[in-house]
Amino acid sequence: MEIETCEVTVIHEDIVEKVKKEMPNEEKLQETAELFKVFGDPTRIRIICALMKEEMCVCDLSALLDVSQSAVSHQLKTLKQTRLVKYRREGKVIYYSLDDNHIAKIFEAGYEHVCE
Amino acid sequence: MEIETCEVTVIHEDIVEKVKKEMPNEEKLQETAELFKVFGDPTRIRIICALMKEEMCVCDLSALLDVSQSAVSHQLKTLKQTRLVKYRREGKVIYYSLDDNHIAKIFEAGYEHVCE
DNA sequence: CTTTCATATGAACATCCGTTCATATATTAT
DNA sequence: ATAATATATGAACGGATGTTCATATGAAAG
Repeated sequence: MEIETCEVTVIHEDIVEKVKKEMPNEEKLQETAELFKVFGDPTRIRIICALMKEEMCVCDLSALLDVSQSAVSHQLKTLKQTRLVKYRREGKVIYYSLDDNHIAKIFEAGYEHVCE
Repeated sequence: MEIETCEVTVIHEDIVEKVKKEMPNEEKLQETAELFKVFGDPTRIRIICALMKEEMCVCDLSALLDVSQSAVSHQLKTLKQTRLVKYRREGKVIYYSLDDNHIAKIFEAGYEHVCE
């Protein structure tokens, strides 16, 4: 494993060094990108948005958003894996809700920006 | 243009109707997803993160992040189009910076969540 | 006006990702 | 047990997306 710094023009080496020191942990940045990527799909953000209002089961989400049960289920899997939603079973029905209210905060930060 | 509501099982019609009324404008939701999608790429979020610290030119970003000049330039184009960054020219050099400090707020909301 | 340097851009390619379709699992009712 | 219902899941397909490579643009210097 070698690092090659080949042929890169740097105009302001001082700035580059300064910012490099101030940059957050690389791994955390990757995780942050992963998190935002989950918010970056129309179906998923609609699910998140719906769950901000009410705990809901899969078929109701499917009907509300006009997306197939399978598609909703696949996206809920993603949301589960990234710990954005939690769920509870009640007989055959599984109810999903947001994992914590920080999720809503992130949504709102983006939504507000869109609304200017 | 016809809407077909075919074969969808709805368990809690009241909840579905209530949430449907409370859901934000569909177009705004799409835009919000678009916004988060831009934040959802490792290279782009690193650019955003760097520009939170300092205004920077393309080649310095390229060196800082160890990404080709072309790749940085392509991503800056995306960031320009979504109005996340602005730029100013000074001779041959073009300096990029965050368009407004609301951008940093969005980043921080996500970053904080990752850091627990 | 030609060269050099910083940046932009288009095409091509590979990878990723969301949906669909078919089917599996799990729980309740008969 | 068997049927019915709610949800999950794997494979496959098509479209989106990020990088690379080659090249273009635009500004300053010689």
